[in-house]
Amino acid sequence: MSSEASVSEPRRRGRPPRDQSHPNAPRARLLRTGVAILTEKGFSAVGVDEILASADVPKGSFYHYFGSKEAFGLALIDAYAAYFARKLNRWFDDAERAPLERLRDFIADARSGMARHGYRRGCLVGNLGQEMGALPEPFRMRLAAVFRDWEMRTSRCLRAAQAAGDIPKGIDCDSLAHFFWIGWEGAVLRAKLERRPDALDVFARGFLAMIQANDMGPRR
Amino acid sequence: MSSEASVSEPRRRGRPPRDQSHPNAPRARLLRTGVAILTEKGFSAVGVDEILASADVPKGSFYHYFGSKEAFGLALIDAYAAYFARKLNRWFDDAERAPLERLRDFIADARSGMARHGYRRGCLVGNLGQEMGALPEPFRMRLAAVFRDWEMRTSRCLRAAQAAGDIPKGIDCDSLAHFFWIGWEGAVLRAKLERRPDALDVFARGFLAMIQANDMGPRR
DNA sequence: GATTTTCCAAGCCGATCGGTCTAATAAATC
DNA sequence: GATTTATTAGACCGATCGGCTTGGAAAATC
Repeated sequence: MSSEASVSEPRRRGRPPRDQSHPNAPRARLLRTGVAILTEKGFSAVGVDEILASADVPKGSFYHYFGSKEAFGLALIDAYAAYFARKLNRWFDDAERAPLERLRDFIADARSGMARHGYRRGCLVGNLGQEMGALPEPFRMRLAAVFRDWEMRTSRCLRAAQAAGDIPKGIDCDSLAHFFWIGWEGAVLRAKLERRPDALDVFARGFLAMIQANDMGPRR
Repeated sequence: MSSEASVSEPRRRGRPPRDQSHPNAPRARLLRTGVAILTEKGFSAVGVDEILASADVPKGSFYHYFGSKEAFGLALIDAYAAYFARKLNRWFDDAERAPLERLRDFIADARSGMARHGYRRGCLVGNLGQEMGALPEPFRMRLAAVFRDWEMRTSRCLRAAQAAGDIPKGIDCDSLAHFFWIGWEGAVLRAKLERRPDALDVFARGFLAMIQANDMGPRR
């Protein structure tokens, strides 16, 4: 019925939309500084004005690009999920490394990322998840979906390790990936609280020892 | 120099302080409802007025008992830590049960506690820890100290299990208790996000399998 | 140059924030 | 009853909250 948006419109009339992929465009800048601030302080504790001041963007622009603070938060989740998916791909798809080494590489990268910010920034998804009781309901499904996505990618990596013989056959890699992300988020939370990497190291070491336990037990 | 407070003052002049141990006293009621609300929504997202309305206490009383919202938050942490320490004692000191069973009992109790509130309430300490970036600095040390206390109590229980032969000798129970609380808080966070107990179950099962792995591995 | 649309800029709104203040009331001693 | 202290009660304050509004500048088409 209504005129469908064709793949390539013949032309638009007025001023064309700014290329928002440019990293210095206001929208992209808002998302970047938004992630930086919210990974540190969460959603409820941060006012729109603080983000505006930090990104040096006037209020009019904010409500031009995002309909509300809630809409902005949802866009932040998407941006963070996309950023993190690229990061996971980079490590988990590195054919040069043994599968289990890829997991170690990711862990080391995440650890140094937290160190770089003085252990003040955590994980956006974990942060917002903890705040869920005070957040608009649409956040819940998106956050849960992001975790599922990360676990899927991790499970693939673990299955590759299993195929390589680095993880005992009987283990269910989906459950193991689930276990990893449950605990890893706890470790990130704790590292942020203590401003120290200890929790990351303790969990990572325990997890890796766990999946190789059968190799470390008494040999037959 | 100054008149020291003797063990038993001869008498006070005016109206004596109300017995605040009475569970219906305003101060106790504020702490109770404060824990209930903050375990669900956190600190920053909750206004003093909301707590006042829910506890049915006027603002004057609040600022009579607590100097500020921050002071109230610190008192909440102490109250919650005391409540939780009693809970841990109840389970971990139950001489009727095998040490490892005591840990299982605690886990089951915590799980049913979350279920009772529809998985809407998490752990106050974990919640505030995640918010730390937006919280007054004094919160940090208290929260970290609470975790250390819980881990100490847990480690004692694990050592008892080790003495009973239910955990392999070589394992360091302090590290293991640390690992447990890092991951358990992650599981609580996740269960709250998903409003399901799955994360609690996955982590608990994984953890328990982990400490008994050597018994499950190939026998010599 | 007129028109159309995008984007920038900021003043302003009502609501809510944490916190203060004053007055009244209650419960004890003197 | 006078005094002293504890507690209740809520109006009120300036600041900040998320969000709306209006106006104009910029960039394209016609």
